[in-house]
Amino acid sequence: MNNLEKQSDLILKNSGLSVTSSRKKILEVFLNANTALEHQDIEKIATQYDRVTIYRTLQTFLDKGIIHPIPTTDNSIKYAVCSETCVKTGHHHDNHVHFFCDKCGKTECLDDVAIPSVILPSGYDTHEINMVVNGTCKTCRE
Amino acid sequence: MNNLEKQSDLILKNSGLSVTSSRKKILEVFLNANTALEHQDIEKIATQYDRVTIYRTLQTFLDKGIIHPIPTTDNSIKYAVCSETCVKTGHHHDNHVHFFCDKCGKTECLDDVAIPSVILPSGYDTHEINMVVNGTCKTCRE
DNA sequence: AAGCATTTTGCAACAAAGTTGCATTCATAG
DNA sequence: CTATGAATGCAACTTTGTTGCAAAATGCTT
Repeated sequence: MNNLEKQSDLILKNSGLSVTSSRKKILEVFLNANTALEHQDIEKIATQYDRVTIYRTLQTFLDKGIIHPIPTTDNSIKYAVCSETCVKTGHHHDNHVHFFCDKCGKTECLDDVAIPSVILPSGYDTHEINMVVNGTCKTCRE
Repeated sequence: MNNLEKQSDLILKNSGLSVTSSRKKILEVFLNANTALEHQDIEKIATQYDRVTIYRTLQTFLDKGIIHPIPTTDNSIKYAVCSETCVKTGHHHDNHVHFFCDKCGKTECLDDVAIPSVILPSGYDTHEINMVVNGTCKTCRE
């Protein structure tokens, strides 16, 4: 087992999931990607698995907090692996900004950029904040 | 013509669109709603119009800047009418925070809450920022 | 207000995306 | 190594979104 395999194995076990080849493969795809992925992307990469399996695996990963969804304005949901602390502790700390590049279409987590706090009108109760920045990414500008 | 009809009529004309009954009806639905709507919602309210017409009308409104999309993490796109200044000037000033209520499921524009600026790592170029807050809305807490 | 050019609509057919039930296969605890 | 419960793949289906084209409506011109 290489490092990637070990890592995905560990994450699955820590989340109380049985280690199956589809789960390992899909998780490795996420760990290996430097960008958020949607169902379609996974389907293209992990061609050996059934569409339905991919839907169910993504749902399982979401439930266990292994991946988090990133809001989009196209008809899709993008997912990215949660940061290590997040998976380790079992709590979500996805308080970072997401960046969508208009040129290459990739979505990345800016783990180092915290979402600024915002003051809502009285009566509103905040549970979670999502912030997505559109623009040109580092790679596309270079 | 009541006020709502006059208003939608005006917006369509100002946007250079011909005034058809479907466009008027759909725009009135938006103007009348206190919440962001997705395709499905419109379909349920404006039952007299064809699915395809609704898809095309929403696209037209988007192109003309009459409505703006709000990112979601479910498989949908929600839309809301742009603020008056926005429609009048023909430029987008949708720099406000969106609020999604976990209880009632409604999404509203917090027109008075500006999106705070955020500093990205060097190399990133910002075009647009979206901020969606999840929680409990005023009405649901009262 | 009537005719005409152009745009918009509705229908039909299709393509893509997502869901469900069930039989088979697989993972792992004992 | 085996038994048990969980996960997968398949088939059938529902929902969502798209495209081409004929019919209808809009608004411009006279």
